[in-house]
Amino acid sequence: MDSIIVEELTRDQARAELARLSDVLAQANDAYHGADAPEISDAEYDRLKLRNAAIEARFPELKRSDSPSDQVGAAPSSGFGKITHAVSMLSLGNAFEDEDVAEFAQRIRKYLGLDASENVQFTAEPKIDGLSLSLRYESGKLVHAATRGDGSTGENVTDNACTIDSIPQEISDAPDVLEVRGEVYMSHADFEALNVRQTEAGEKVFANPRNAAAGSLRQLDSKITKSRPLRFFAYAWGELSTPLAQTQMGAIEKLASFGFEINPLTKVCDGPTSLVAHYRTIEAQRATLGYDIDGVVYKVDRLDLQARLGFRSTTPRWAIAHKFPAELAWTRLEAIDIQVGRTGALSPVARLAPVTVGGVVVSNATLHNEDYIAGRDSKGVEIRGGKDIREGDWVQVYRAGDVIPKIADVDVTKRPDGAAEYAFPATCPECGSDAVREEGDAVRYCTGGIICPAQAKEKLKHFVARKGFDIEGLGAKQVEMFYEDSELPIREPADIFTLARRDADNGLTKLKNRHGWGAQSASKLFEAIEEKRKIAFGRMLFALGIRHVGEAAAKDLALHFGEWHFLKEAAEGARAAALAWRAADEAEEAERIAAAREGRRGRIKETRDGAMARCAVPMGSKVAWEDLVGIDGIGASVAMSLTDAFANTHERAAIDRLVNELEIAPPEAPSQESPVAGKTVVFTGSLEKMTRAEAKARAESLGAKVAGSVSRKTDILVAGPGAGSKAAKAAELGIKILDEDGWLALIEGL
DNA sequence: GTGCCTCGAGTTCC
DNA sequence: CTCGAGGCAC
Repeated sequence: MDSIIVEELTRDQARAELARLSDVLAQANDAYHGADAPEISDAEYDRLKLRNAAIEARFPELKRSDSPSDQVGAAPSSGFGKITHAVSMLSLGNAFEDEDVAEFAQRIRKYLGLDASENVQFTAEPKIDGLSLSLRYESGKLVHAATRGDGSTGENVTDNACTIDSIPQEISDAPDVLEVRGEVYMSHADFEALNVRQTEAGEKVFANPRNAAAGSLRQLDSKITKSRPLRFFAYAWGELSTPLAQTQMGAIEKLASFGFEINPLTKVCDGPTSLVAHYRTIEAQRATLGYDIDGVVYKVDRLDLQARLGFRSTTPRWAIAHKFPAELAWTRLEAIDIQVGRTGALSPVARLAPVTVGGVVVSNATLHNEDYIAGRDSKGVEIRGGKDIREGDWVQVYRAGDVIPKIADVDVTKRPDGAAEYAFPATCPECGSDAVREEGDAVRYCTGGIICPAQAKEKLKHFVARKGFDIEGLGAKQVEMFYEDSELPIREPADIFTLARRDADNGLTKLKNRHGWGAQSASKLFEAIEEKRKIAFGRMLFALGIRHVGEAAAKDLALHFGEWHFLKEAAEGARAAALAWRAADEAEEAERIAAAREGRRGRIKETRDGAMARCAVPMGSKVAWEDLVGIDGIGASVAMSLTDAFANTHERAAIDRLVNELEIAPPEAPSQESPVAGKTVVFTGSLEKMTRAEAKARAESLGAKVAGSVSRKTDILVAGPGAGSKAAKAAELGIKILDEDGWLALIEGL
């Protein structure tokens, strides 16, 4: 019966299948916990569990009281395996106006150092509104297909991709390694027909072709995917053993010769004017194309120029997406709610009468902050013509970047009588503490700290999130539940690691007797927690959720200090210097304001030095502060935040309690073999063969220290084109200077 | 001081 | 995904 797809099960079959799955899964659970029943693989377990959930979704009335879906802590991770892309799948920068296109072309000319007489050609093609897919062929055979995922790792959907007609499973005369990238989509006609079939079968209908395509490609049962009419346009590539061509257009034509469908509206243009002209042509045909597009993509045609232009952190410099104007819809704003984030930031959210915009029903929209509601942007410039937003207003909604709902306009003529200007709360709606907004800040923050339940809960959610401790079975929902719990509460991170101990005081009975929990789910959670008791330094620091200490800063700090107690000592030691710095900063700010008021030029430098001096900072503290802000990527505000965290009695105590429970693993010791191990390296100018982030990560993995500025301690300066004062200073100090190729040759041992 | 570029934080919907 | 702001180069 396992072979019958869920959509084809009869009622009786479904009932029997649910009984069988409940049995098999219960046995699997026992096996997992050491009983002597036969074991099944994790993947199989997840598959069965998903099948169970799918049947329950189709026949809710047949759901069993002992349903495996209700077992907490044993949730399936995902039915698909992960695939790491050999070459990451990046997103594109956006252009909205014609002048953005001209700027894009101009930027490229400038970067390449071209003069007016030299021409750059581009390709222009419709941007298909579907999902991107990467197909890997080895010796002409399709070996796997992966979704974009987060850009570096996607899901393995090979079986499903094989069901798509326009994806060849074998290619003759292909390079040994060929990764083809393109868009999976569904045509309007196929989408309509599918929804008719869905309605007839009593299944849910899809909101738009994109969702239908996404839902179909991510079916665990490829038989379902096969029944869905998906199509594929090829437009790019990843890893290649031999180049496809010398131009973008040539490469696309080559893909067509391999048997892929390419978009017929792809065209070579010789500059921004003809790009925009082709954009208008495509826009005019939009309604009759038969599939959804959301803009036009422009790429530099010559591949050697693409290589020279390279990448910024997340986007290529040589391509841009020219988006069509966003769809707009009018609806009524029912209320303005305030949410409190983990940093205490108060964010207003608009509750809307549900409205369809861009094929999706929207009922919330972000309102950013106080000024945005009042009709001003961050620089105090009027937006929406200076119209403020009030509860009860008719508002025009759009989805920024086709995702985030925002408010474009307000119809003041329809404003209800007596609607008052929105009064942003001056106290936290969750805990009642004062909510303050610092001069120059856009955001108002709750001052309750960990006293505020909203902040505490959000901090805990951040702590257990995927990039933090990532404890299986302890997600946002469970955190909410445990926070409110009176018997076994989790109110701070350390509580997670004392949970089993606290339950043990009662013979491990508290958790397993709770509704929705059993002996198995309880012990599974305890095991998952134990697994994370040993944790990487950087991950742990990030999980703490200290303001301004994100993933990158946490990693930098962990690498610099290596051990927790060194970081702790620096953060504590730097306190006096940090306070002096803050005092100086405030004095400077006050002086600037006073100077502006009196219409004179402030003697800022002097005020600042005076304030620093008055604080009489001990030498040791100055050294600790310099140690912190001397780290590449760590500035005064991150350092300030760190010393704040360690100086706050409550926070400090909570951190200590947590550290006592953990085994913090130092960052991986960088290899000592490499020619740059232990050397301090500085990158300057623009890098052409790698992004700064890549260069830095690579150097660090080889044991080098990457600094931001040249000093006597610098060993090597890597200078790209456009290097300025740093190169001069390095030369002056007699420091070894390499160009990018020289550096690569050094680290690759050539 | 100005102008990139990245990172951090917050957000929605499936 | 977008915005704001931190960090850094010029």
